[in-house]
Amino acid sequence: MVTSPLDMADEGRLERLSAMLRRRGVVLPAFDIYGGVSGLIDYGPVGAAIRRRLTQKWVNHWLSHGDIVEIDSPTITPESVLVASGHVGEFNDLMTECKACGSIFRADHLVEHLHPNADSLNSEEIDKFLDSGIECPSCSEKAWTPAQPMNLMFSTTIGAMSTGRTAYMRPETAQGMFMLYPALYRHFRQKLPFGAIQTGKGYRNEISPRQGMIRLREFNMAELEYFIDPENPPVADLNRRTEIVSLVPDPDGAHAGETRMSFGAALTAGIVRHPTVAWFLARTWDFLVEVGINPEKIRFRQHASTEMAHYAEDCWDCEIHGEHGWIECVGIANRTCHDLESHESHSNAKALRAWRQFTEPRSQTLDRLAPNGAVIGPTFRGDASAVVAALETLTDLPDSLPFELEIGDGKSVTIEEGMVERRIETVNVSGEWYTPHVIEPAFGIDRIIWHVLDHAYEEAEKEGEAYTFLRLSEGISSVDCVVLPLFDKEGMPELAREITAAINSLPHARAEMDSSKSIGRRYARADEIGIPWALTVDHTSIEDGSVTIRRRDDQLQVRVFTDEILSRLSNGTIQELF
RNA sequence: GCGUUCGUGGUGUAGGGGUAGCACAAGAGGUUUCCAACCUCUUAGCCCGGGUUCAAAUCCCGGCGAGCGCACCA
Repeated sequence: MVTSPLDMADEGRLERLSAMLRRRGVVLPAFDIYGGVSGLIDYGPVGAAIRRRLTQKWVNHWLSHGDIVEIDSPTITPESVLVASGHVGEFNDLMTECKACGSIFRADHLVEHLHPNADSLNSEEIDKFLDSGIECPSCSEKAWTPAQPMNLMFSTTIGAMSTGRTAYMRPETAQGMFMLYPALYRHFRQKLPFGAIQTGKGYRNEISPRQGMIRLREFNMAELEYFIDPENPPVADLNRRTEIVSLVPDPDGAHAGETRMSFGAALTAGIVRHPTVAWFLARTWDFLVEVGINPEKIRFRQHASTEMAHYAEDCWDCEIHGEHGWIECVGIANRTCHDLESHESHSNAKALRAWRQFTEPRSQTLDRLAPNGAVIGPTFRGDASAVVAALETLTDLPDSLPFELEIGDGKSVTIEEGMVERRIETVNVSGEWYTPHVIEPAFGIDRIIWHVLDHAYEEAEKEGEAYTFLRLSEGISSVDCVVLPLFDKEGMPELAREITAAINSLPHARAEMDSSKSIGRRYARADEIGIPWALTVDHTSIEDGSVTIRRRDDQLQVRVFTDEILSRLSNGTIQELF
């Protein structure tokens, strides 16, 4: 196995980065004074600002498409929703423990060679297979505890104890968009494609959270559900996209093996199977690069059919490389019509569809047996409505009467002369109802923030001393500039306070002031948490109102009047000063 | 969940049955005309709960947390 440069870990860098994140209030263990809880983290004053700004960029990124809107739905979700979505079944894997060595396994995996569809077995059936002499993969003993469901969702109860409804903390935000599909369809005047985004918390009761902020029990998600007509999927022009990206296609498919090519080429070659999925891969790339992910450390990996989620037909992970190796940070799935169809059948909703207008109205000839209610009703009484329904769906019309008609539940009735009338009708059909397909890019915000921090963190040396930079992209840092009075006297702190207030009164700029200790130390503090601009107030500032502005990334300084800094902060042209 | 290593100020560490040190960081003051300078002072710590002991940060047990390996990860 060849070790790529990406795999060569810098000894201790992860520890130093984590220590800095704790010390500077970026990311810290949650509930620390009570011993902490595994899988839960706090964003401190610096981290929370970074998270909010990155999330806002994500929202703006998708809203700028014009056919995507933002929604917000509850985190507490009734059980029935998650039964329909498949999460209650899928998250209730039966687990069993080896009595000898204590190892835990998914029971269905242990017996899958004995049953074609082990996943569907109930706990008693699984126990029978387990008792038939299954060896423990780790210690080869054959003694198993009874299989028990282990749900990865946090459960709760809505309402008073005895009458409460079972509910779960949502494991994904996506269901909120599906619940609102009818409202979205109205909002967009019944025209597809359209999409809805939501950001917020998701919850998964992980068995073993690991790797800092990579596997959390409560995490920040950002998901887009993009509803399309499967027969007329939107096709974006990828020809202008020239960037070359790493792709790892399905290992069982025709294109197995890592390759590098443009998004357009990947679609043309059939590696990416769906044009809309290809477009979202490209837009995901755009977002990640915008917030400061190193493009060299991004790759797209196609799921093998064996690891596909229960709802997905084609699925790509966007993986980012960092201190923990390649980590899935975005999942882009073609969920097809699975969710909407399932919710339509589990609920009473009949509106989870879209209308597809034919370009030309189609003339359709219907050959049918029209029921005569006046005869069918009195004859079949309670079964009459089932008989009418069965006649409506009859495709192979009998050549003659009477005939036997299946009406469901194993029952059949005899249809005789006079009960029906054979009609050949011609109708104009101008369109049809269909269930939209859904393309879902799902972003793990915490994982992306981790990699933004990882890629931005640079350990340098300054006059023989260790010196660290956080080279965050503009608009991602906790504040945009720090205002530094050169000395904490002679009117400089007062002027610095005025400038700070003026910047903070701008709509999208943030500044803070730092007046303690030497100027070099204050620059270092700002560099360490990634503040891109430092404004220094000195004696000249008192005289003419100009300040020096220092650029974090090369420590260059120029003298500018405060008014110009304010206007350039507003229109994002600070870089042009250098 | 199992195994394993570990848990000392904000961060990093020393000590390992008898007064808990150091460095950096932070706060106050001084000095200083732009990149972690210096001086004085200050704040701040043995993860939690049991046990052994005259005495526990130290030894033992349990819990919680962190890293790693196995398992799990729709």
